[in-house]
Amino acid sequence: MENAKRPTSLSAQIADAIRNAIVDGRMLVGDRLPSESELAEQHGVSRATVREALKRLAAQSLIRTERGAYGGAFVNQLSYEEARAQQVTTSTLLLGMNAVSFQVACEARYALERSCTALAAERRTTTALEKMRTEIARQSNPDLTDEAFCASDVAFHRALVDSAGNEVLSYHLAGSVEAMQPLMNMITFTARSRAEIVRLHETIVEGLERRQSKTVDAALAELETYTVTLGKSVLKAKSSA
Amino acid sequence: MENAKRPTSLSAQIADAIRNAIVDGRMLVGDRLPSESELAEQHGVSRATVREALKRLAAQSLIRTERGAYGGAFVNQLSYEEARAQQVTTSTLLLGMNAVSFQVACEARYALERSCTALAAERRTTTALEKMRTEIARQSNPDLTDEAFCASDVAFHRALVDSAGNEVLSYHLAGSVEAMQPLMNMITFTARSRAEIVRLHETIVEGLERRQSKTVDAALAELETYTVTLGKSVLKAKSSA
DNA sequence: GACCCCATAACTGTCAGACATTTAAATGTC
DNA sequence: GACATTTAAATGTCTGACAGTTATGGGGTC
Repeated sequence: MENAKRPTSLSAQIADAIRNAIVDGRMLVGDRLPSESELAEQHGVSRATVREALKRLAAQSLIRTERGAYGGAFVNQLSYEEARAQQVTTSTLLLGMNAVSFQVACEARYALERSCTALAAERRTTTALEKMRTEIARQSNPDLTDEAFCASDVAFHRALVDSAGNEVLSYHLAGSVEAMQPLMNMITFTARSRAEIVRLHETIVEGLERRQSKTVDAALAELETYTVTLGKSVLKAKSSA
Repeated sequence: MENAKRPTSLSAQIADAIRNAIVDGRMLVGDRLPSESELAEQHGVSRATVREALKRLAAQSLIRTERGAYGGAFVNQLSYEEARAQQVTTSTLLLGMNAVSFQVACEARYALERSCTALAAERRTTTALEKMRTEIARQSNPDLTDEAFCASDVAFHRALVDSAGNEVLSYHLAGSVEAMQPLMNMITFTARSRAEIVRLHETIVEGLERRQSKTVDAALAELETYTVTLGKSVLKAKSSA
């Protein structure tokens, strides 16, 4: 009565049916789905249609398929890595396709990232600090391309959010930070701007080491302001060209 | 040279090829892909294989298909709604499948949500305040089921994050808040606990109205503590039963 | 009895060809 | 010019087939 309005394709309906079975626990991680032929018979459709449905679910990492005897489709254990990768894809597309202003995207990204400062200052490990210092060293190399600089920047911030010691938080934050990378890649980093960014990164690491969350928070705020300024100047240079 | 290790299925390869074309801008929003027959010929595979590839992309909302003459597959404009729905699905599964402790999930959720307090206090509209007060009124109805109470709770928090006036931030936060709903649904809300939650919601609205971000932030922190306590007691009751 | 080899069965992955259905545009009719 | 009809290009679905993969079990050998 509620979804009879427009007839979605059979493969979509079957995909939904299986998805629901997984989401509300009627099928558990590792469970094997019936074979394609059996599913076809159960739903009264051809094997080709069932396969299209299964491919939809595989695209969302809900199932994984194995070949051979006793193979088939299994409910997949969604790992943090897979989940993050998917979130990054979605968020990146969203930012790329919706004419989101650089400033709005930056505002969101840093507002989110600052949510980890208190926990990070409390729980940071020396390993995490080491990782961040390694990235800072890399960023100080003047031979680095802009892309490589951005990649190292992402790695630095990922280490920062990871140091909050909460996997779920890491998953969300890493996703939102990484999704910004294509936008950041559009910026040309001069020697001067790189130095400024490195300086703020150093402030962040020192703040963490001394467990001063306010220092870290302020540095991130400054980084936001600076990044937005950089973005604006790049935009201006582009429009004049 | 890097991905030739294990031969993924043809349909997955074709899906990747098309995905790449979309992601790095060789195809723009609204562009029409070649017909299934043409794609089959171009890639030297059967139409069935192409269709499986297209279903994978459709499952990620990257393309949309239209039937009839001049129909076909089109690069889809990913809307905030679609993106959020996908993020919720992914996050929900992640939380459901990985034995994440309620406490860790809560910590992440509230840490993230608190990132909107400063902006929300600054930009909140009277419309948003109205919306929140409507939900509070609903939550005060003792006849509400636990599920309905949770749903209203989500609506309240969504209005809160929306009041920050940043679409990208709303997308990320609404996603992380909504993904918690299945976990929250497991809690039985007594009349006493509902009253406490409503009280904190009222504090939040008042804080926003007076543009006191610290009040809002403190209320959210208190809400986190209280929710974790509730969750623990439910868990204890379950294990003793 | 222990060990290796191979056939078998049960799957998924792919293909080819067919038909049904949908839909916009071209065509015909008044 | 407005309306009805045809047509063509798509997607959606079905059927039947074959190839590739792999755990299992049976048969032969020592």
